[in-house]
Amino acid sequence: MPATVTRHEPTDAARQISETLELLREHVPLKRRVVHCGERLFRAGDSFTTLYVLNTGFIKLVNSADDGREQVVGLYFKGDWLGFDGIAQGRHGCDAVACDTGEAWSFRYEDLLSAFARERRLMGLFHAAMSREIRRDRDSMLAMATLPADARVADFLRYWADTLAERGLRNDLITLRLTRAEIGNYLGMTLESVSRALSRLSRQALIRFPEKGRRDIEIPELGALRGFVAHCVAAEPAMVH
Amino acid sequence: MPATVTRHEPTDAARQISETLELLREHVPLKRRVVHCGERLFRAGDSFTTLYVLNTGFIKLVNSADDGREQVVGLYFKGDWLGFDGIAQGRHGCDAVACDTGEAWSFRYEDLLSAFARERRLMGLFHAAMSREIRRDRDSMLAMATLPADARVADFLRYWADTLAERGLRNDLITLRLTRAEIGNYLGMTLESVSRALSRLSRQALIRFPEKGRRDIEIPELGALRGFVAHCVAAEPAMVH
DNA sequence: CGCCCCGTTGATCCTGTTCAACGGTCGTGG
DNA sequence: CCACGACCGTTGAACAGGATCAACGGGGCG
Repeated sequence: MPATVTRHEPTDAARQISETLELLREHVPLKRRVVHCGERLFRAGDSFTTLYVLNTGFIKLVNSADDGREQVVGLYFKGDWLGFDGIAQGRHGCDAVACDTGEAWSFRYEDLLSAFARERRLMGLFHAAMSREIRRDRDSMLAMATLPADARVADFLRYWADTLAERGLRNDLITLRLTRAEIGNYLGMTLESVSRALSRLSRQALIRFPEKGRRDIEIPELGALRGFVAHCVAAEPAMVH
Repeated sequence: MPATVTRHEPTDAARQISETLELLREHVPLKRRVVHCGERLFRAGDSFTTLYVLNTGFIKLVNSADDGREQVVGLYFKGDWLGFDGIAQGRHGCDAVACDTGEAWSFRYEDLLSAFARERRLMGLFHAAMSREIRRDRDSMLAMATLPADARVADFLRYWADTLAERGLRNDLITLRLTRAEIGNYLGMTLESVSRALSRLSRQALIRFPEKGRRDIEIPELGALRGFVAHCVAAEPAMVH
């Protein structure tokens, strides 16, 4: 039995995604928009009229408080919806910043609602997507609240690999499109801690850096990463040379 | 002019809630269920068929990982929906534990979908509720990632007070139905830290303990709490060269 | 080249954890 | 009735994990 397989049947989410894209193309007027690295698809405060589905590229969601604190609260890949958090208040709650050139499809919320009346299956998929988002956020919280720094980084890589696998992509080589600072911000720690954690993980051969730039990360054995997280929880010590 | 008014027009969410309850009663078959303190409305892993709206009482949502870590990821009051995170996978993702005797209304998800077809307004409100949930989770993440312990506790009280205000209840006296351990778990810190933080806040007269048990918390001036959080944040930047 | 940004690593410091002790309240049973 | 134990909350002292401060190397680009 291969060990690098996700425990949440990976085909499931993938099928939901492709079915969603298909139904959307068929039933809802669509606009395409190309975003380049650093550009934002929408910003916090923008009035909410449309939702987006990412077709290609990679986007981070940044939440910010009135007092200037800000945090990366989500990372989005092909097939992910963006903009859910604007529905309630009629304006977007976060900035959606492209980390890469990519293409997003936009759908007017009104059009979506009309489509749901005609195509109930699409409505179900829409709800499922929001539901998955909620689930993910809660797993993030759990990680932030309960894992020590190293395990948090390991779990982050595990999550990223699982996400790739869900989409049928190779998940043994991750190309981070985030700086250490961004990762740290996402995980609730400093960039130095991220750097040290990655160094320690690589020292333990749980990951490898094929490139000098250390932006790409190889995961020889995903199960080992998972094990590391569990191990950190079970008993603190060990670890270290 | 009362000064303890929330900055997010409190009437808005309140109106959404009462309108939702009304439409639900009219259009969707409902079952009532009474839960007592400590009982759970549903548990992680239960197959998902129904969603709940809390009519009275107070419920905490507990997320747990395979390895035993668990965290309170949400707190729910009258009018709040419960169970969204089960839609995607067909099973609930968290335990919903009553902290108090209360009554929840349950609606079969299938029935809701049918009602949406007839009553689009209800569908919109449903989406808004999910959207608000996402928003909430993100604000929690932001707080956990960016605030020091004392500010986190202060912000937690601020949030609770705002929630009460949104529902038209008095918000200058909070009756916590959670132990220090539960609060700490929710905020990602230990019970001792929570206790110390509360003691310090009371020493600064930002809160008061009217009762010996220290379970009730009086907030003389909500704005001051908000200010404290902002102040904790502002304490560091500036610094240039 | 000079500058900026990115990543790493070391040294030091501090916040929050851990460990421990103590008081109060409640419910149960001798 | 009171003794007992199970919780809950508070506080102190010691400790440690991660933050902060600082220095350095490398790459891309005006």
